[in-house]
Amino acid sequence: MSQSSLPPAIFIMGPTASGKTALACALYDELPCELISVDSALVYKDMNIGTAKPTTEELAQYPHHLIDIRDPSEPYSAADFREDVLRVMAEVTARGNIPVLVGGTMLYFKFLLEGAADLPEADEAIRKQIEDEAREKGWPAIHEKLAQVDPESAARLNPNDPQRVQRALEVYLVTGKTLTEHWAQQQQKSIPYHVVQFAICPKERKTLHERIEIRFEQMLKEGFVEEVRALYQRGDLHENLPAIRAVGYRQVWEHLNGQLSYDEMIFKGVVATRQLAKRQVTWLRSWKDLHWLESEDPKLVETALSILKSEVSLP
RNA sequence: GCCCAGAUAGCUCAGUCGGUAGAGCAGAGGAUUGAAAAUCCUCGUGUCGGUGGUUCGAUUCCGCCUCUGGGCA
Repeated sequence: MSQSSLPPAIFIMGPTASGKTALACALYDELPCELISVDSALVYKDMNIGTAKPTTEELAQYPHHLIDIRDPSEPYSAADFREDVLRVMAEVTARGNIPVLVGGTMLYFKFLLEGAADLPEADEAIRKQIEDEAREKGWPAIHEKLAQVDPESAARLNPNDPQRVQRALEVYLVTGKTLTEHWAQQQQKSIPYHVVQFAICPKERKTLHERIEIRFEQMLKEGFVEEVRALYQRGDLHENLPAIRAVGYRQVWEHLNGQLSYDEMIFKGVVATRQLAKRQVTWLRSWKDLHWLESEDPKLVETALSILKSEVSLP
């Protein structure tokens, strides 16, 4: 099967506040395409301002798939995303449209491109059991326990990395097989699309930092604190939920429960956003087959379109 | 105007009984397999406010100056 026989798909990746959505919407105006969000925070309903989700009006004009598909109390995972996005991409393609995937959750893009091992989903009971034990004996003790059943994973993981140590042990306890064994059985998958991948970012890091700070202030003016207060007052949400751990939400939450002053909240929120952007750029630096675009490029859309025309046949 | 306390990394500060200094935060780089906007790893030379003095040697002790707090007038 030659690559050119595959239907096209477009990825728009980049750090937060780099202008991904604007570019995606511009492409939507030019091409027979549909937009698909690749974002672990935009999946949540009632989290709009702090996630920089497009507004209701924008979404009416530029509909996005995979936005508002979970309640903040519900978990969503990279594996869930892979399943959802492949289904949606197939539907989009069947309608004769090009899927345009736009977002900053790089692990989701990676799962989509490379597939994932056949691992069990999160097991709340086992996680709680491991956490209780960790609280008592400390994470290094859990790491030692892991070393007895899965020495390879233990060697690879830092004893201070609770999330990964817990996951590795969880996989073993649920399946009786080590992570390493699961990985060995993993088949390299490739997605049935001819993908053109764009990364968009300001030329200077300083510019990105300025945009982040301005945007955070703007979110506060638009009522970000009130948005989080509504979640806080529901009573069924807590700070260990992925939704509440999202950048900005965590800091506002801590302000609402008295841990942070208003000014501390702003500072820490902006810092967390900068750090997120940095991690996103780290993914992109070693990413294969990327077309880099500069956020400031006045001919951004033309540049992207001309690259697209040279890579795939457009209607 | 007087008295007291400060002035050390981008920020907050520790320290040097005299031998040119180190934490936290920020920042930078990296990792990343069902929480990923998560989680973790690595990276610390800076006229030690300025200027004179004492000393083999001063960021450290002493004098003066500047600035910042606080107090007294």
